[in-house]
Amino acid sequence: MDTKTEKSAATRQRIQNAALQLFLRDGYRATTMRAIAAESGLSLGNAYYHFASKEDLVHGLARALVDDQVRAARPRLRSGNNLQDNIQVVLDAALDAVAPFHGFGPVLIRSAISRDDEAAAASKAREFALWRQAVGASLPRPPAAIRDDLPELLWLAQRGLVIFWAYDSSADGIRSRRLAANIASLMARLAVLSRLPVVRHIIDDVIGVVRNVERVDRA
Amino acid sequence: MDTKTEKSAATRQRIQNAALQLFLRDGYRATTMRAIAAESGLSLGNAYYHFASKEDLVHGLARALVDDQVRAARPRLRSGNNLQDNIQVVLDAALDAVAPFHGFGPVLIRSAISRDDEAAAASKAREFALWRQAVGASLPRPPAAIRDDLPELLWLAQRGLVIFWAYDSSADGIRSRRLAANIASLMARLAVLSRLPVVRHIIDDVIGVVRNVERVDRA
DNA sequence: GGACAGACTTGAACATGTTCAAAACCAAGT
DNA sequence: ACTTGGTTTTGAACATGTTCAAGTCTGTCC
Repeated sequence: MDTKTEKSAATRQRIQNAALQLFLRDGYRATTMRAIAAESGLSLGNAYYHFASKEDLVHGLARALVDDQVRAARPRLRSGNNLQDNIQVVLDAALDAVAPFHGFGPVLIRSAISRDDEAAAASKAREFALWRQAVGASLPRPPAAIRDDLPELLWLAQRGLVIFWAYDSSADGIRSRRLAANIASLMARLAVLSRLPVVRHIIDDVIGVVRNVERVDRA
Repeated sequence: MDTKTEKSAATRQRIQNAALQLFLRDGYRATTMRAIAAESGLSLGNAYYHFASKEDLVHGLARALVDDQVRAARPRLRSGNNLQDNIQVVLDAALDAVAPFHGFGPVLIRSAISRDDEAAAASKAREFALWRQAVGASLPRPPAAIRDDLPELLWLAQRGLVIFWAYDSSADGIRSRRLAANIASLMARLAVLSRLPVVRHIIDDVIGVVRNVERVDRA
């Protein structure tokens, strides 16, 4: 069922391409496995030989989206932006990657959230690395005290943003864009102010929350 | 399909009871509509006469949960607690209400989030009222500047908590309890510190985010 | 070349959510 | 009692996700 073997993994691609095309045109629910099989010119059972389920097809897409995001965001992080700009870059890349799939947003979300296999862990690791780079490339550098926690925090914020996007029915997801800008501004301000004890305490609370949330994936 | 008619709405109850029992015993997916029909001693088609779909059965349960939460929390808000305690009371009531349903948490969540009919709006209104009362009954009173926004903020935090709970696999949801305590502490501290301009700016950002999120339900 | 083992593919069967036309039921009016 | 109009109930049919036993293809070993 995996790509461990030879070029019959081209079949996987054919199926996935057909699925993508139909998902985009008709949405997730309206697309039947039989339609996918027909579109790709293969048999129904064959699709199930290569993909465990209809949802599994979506997982594949979701994984590709993370790659898109990383590919789009990374080159724009080099120039020594400030933190807010860098956050904006990464969040925008996430929304760009996900934009064509608004038709079946909720399904995509469920796929991203509720999965706990190795593939999902790998995707998450790549996203974490991206956030670490975004923080590390920022000038002026965020305060040391918060620098290590920031990627975690931002990753969580991104997840919240994508959930929001999935249920955002505004034209072109304009509200999600605005939310992304808000988040970037908020996070940058929080980072700067984390030197103040009062703010620091709040941040500690938030970090505590984040660590709690993080632990979900391990349990 | 609604309760607008006479006692044949007892049938609705029979179906819903059977569904609840089976959902609790076997989980959402493993419970088939035929099993529900059999358990309630009625026919399959009858279930579909009273409920539009299998998910619709869950919506009914979700609505009842909100009632449970309100019923449990309200009496404990009278005594002039401080804000943190009141927040904790409401969040704990939410977790208590939802606790027996951990088996099909994600389904419950999807039901709560992605619905946009009148019934869902009514449930949300009742939750809002509860949060308004929690804020209003707190001594010392939260700063006026934030008092109006706090219920909105807390409602959002609760939604986040419940999402977390749905995917929290720790024993007895102990992590969700801890998260609730963290949230209560965080929110109370935020309220107190909202007088400081620096904190106030951060809060404004967050409120902006919340208003954005809110607008989902209207669009 | 032929037999073998394994991956790949297929079509039919199965399970379950959903729909529908018809039957049963029920209250009201005559 | 009979008709009538509406609601409720039923069982069969349908659509679609999923599984399976059996074919087919492909490369390897003798």
